Amino acid sequence: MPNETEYLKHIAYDSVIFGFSGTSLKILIMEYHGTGIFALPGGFVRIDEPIDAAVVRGLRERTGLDDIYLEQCHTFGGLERSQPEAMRQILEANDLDPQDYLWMLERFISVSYYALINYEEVNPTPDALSDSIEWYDVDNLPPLAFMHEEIVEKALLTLRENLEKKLVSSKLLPRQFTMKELQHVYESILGTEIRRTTFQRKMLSLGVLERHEKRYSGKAHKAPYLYSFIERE
Amino acid sequence: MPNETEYLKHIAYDSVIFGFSGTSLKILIMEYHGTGIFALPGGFVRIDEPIDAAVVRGLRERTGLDDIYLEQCHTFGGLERSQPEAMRQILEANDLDPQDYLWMLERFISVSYYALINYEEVNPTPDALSDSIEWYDVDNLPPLAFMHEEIVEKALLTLRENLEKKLVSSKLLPRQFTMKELQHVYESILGTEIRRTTFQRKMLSLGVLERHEKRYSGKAHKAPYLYSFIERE
DNA sequence: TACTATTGTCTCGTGATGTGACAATAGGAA
DNA sequence: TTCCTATTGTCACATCACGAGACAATAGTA
Repeated sequence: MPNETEYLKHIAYDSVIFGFSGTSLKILIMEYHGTGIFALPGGFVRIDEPIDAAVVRGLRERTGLDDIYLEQCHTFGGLERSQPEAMRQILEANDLDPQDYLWMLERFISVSYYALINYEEVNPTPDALSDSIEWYDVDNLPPLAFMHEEIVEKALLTLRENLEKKLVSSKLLPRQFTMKELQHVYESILGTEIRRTTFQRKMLSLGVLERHEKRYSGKAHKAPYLYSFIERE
Repeated sequence: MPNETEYLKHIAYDSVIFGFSGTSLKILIMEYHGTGIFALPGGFVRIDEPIDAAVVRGLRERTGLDDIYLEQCHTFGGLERSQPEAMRQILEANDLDPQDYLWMLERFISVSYYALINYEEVNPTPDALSDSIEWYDVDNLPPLAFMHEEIVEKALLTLRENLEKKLVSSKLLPRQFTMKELQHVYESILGTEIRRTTFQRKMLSLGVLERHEKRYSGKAHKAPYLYSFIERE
């Protein structure tokens, strides 16, 4: 368990881990042991560790992935987000004496990040304090502690802004995908419907897609081509 | 002087305060008493103070303005930005014993903000530790301590992204202004030249400008109209 | 009264985007 | 086999935003 002398007091990070499956955008939510408390996966920063490195460390522990696409979102520095009761509850449910972890009950500043991962490659693993870590549709989340809804909201906004600018979609899809799958990524992030023909024309004109063989789904209609993003260094 | 028990350890903020005058974008830079060290105005966060409030407090002290347009930029959480020697130098130049302010020599995480103010309304005032606080052209800054160049760079990028989205220009100009002045704001933020006719057409088509009487400059040419942004609540 | 620098506006061409049409398929049904 | 349906790839056309240049109107000067 985190120790007082090992971590920076008053500073935490929270990560909004996005994945995409079917037609919907999902994020990973943890549930703490026997408390019914849901929250974003987060953690503390070691005394001599860059914040970014702390986040990468946390992501590796929870997803098994190295080399995750990560972007900082916002830093929440208000007072209203310290919830000592919830924290106490979590500690007690784990048979830890809150008296030994007083620093965890104090005010925290939260630096939030979002991460983009390929849904298929991940096997979420809970940490010491949590029962489970599971995918939830972004528009069907359980109630979150520590005002984490606000963080999710901000992450979604930032993701939307970066959608075209940073080719976000390439990080959320498997290497090869159909145009329709790509369109679903855009639609689920933007929360709007997109006209098929316009979308296809625009994507192709960007010059970042490579076309491969067709994918036969077994359905009674024309088979779509598979595409991949052109690698460039 | 800041006291150890009063402020959160390891957490600071830095503000990039933008102003616009003539044809160039400027920011406020402080120089510490007799050290030749230049840096962005920044400060610490009180134990029970939201970070945003700490920044507003600092801005009020330095500019005399309440109600400043403020936006968070990025949080710098790396290790490379602690410069205990510079900090020691600043303390000693102020006849303070570094032994009494050891917490100020430790690692800091910096939450950066940018502020937009009307250049004409401000009378910059130095704080306890600084000799001067003065306007510098963004593309002609003195060398800055604490890797503050990086913060300025990031603030400029963010400002550019928000230029059209958040009508940034309205915060940098006096209530009434000419189309050419507005164009200079855009050009100095984007760092590029803009075609006059295209710019004028676009601004007018946005429907956010109100036209007033002409301004006679005394120069031998047609007088431009004055405009203001339409207030809306 | 002529001249100059600047401003407000228009036109034209180009490229991106909205919108609908249409032919080409993959498999199922008759 | 032949027809049928859902989906896909592509095109044509209208519309709109924007780059680029042209031009008349104007404030003060010579």
